[in-house]
Amino acid sequence: MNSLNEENYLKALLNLSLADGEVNVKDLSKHLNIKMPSVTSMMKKMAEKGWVHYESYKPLRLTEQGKKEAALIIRKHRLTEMFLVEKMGFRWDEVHDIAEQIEHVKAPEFFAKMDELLEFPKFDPHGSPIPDKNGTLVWATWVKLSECEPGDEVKIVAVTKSSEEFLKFLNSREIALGLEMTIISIEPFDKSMVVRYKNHEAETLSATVCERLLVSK
Amino acid sequence: MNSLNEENYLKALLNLSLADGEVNVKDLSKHLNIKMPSVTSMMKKMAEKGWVHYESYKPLRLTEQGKKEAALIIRKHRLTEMFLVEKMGFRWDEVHDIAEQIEHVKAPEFFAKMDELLEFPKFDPHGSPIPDKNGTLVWATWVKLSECEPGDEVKIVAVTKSSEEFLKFLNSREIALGLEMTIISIEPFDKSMVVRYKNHEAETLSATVCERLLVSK
DNA sequence: GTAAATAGTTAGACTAGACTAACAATTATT
DNA sequence: AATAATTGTTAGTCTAGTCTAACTATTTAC
Repeated sequence: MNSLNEENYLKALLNLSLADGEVNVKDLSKHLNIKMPSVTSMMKKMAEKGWVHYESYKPLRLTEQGKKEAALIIRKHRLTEMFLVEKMGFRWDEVHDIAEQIEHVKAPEFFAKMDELLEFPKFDPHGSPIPDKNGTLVWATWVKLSECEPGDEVKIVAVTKSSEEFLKFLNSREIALGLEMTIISIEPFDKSMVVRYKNHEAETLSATVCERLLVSK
Repeated sequence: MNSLNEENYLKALLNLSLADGEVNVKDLSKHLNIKMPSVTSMMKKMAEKGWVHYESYKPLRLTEQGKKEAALIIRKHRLTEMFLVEKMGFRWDEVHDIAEQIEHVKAPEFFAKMDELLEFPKFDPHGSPIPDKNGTLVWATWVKLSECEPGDEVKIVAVTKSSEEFLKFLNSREIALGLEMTIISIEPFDKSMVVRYKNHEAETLSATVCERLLVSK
């Protein structure tokens, strides 16, 4: 049985390794808001348990087992987010913190029921894929908005690193999943984009924003 | 902020004090499956925090503050049980353990939403009252089935000390909340009751069972 | 009203998981 | 290549909460 604590480490490890490839102690420490020595000692413990490969001074890597465990927690998190939005009427920017807590609930039948009531969703409210029951997680081959060209017509399919503030920003610009937009121009100086969609004739999106929006063409 | 641990102690204290009047260390120890010395030391800690009145060798009593805190946790538990049954399709005998975990979730908006979706229920699926937002808990003036007389026509309104096994037993006898039954006789020897309801012409209920069923006449 | 049984407490050890301070390895900079 | 900056580790401390063993108070039984 893994403790709440270990679960948080696992999840952070998977999230960070998805985003940046490898994970180092510093990042994990920052992400979890736990000092580095504590992280090191937890990594040793988790290495014993077979969740991570740990070697002094080397980057951290999850084992296959660890990846699976982590994905199953992320599955619970994302199913919960979807349930909160679809069945309870929360907005997409409200659900993260609640799901953060519910994801640690141990009752499999609870999540199975959510899954069923939601008719086995493949994505959460932010467009992130929900790992399957075996802990398999596949990202669709979407591209970042920042990688697109002027003239491209794209559809928003997912949001990465979705903090509450970021989602509220998107709300304020009426940007949501499924929205189609046309790229008008890219400012070479700061890589910000001017885009057109719905009744927004020329909205400017910073590079930071464009980095975090995934689209399909 | 109270820890998960403290929350469990609080809840146990309230539950035991409702059932038996006063709470002693032994009972609490048994109920929580924690050895007596650990309970003693936790009681001292909780006394410092102002949740319990603690004096060596005296029975334990919750303070008003403690009662309120405990009732608010029980509120979360019972709202959750109701939600699981009414909105997610679980049976009344399946929900206790799940609710036991969800009750520790910190997000007030989550429980507020449940409350709203359930249209502000007053009772949980076992007929126990749901404390209000201020932590006020009132038991209706129902009587135990065991206190009724032959000839009485009663309606089951609540189940106390509802373990999963007990609820499954009730299911197997088709006994549910709202059921009306007539008391045919009481066996003086073991206080078991013979009752009639629906298509059950003469069902025998042990004293243990009758103790745990609350009815209105 | 004394002895036995039960309930409660104290003392001290243990674990998980955090922290700080000090040191060591690695990487970056000139 | 030498030094500085960054990253990671070790050692040791702390807190919450558990436990066992030994002792004490209270209650029950004769």
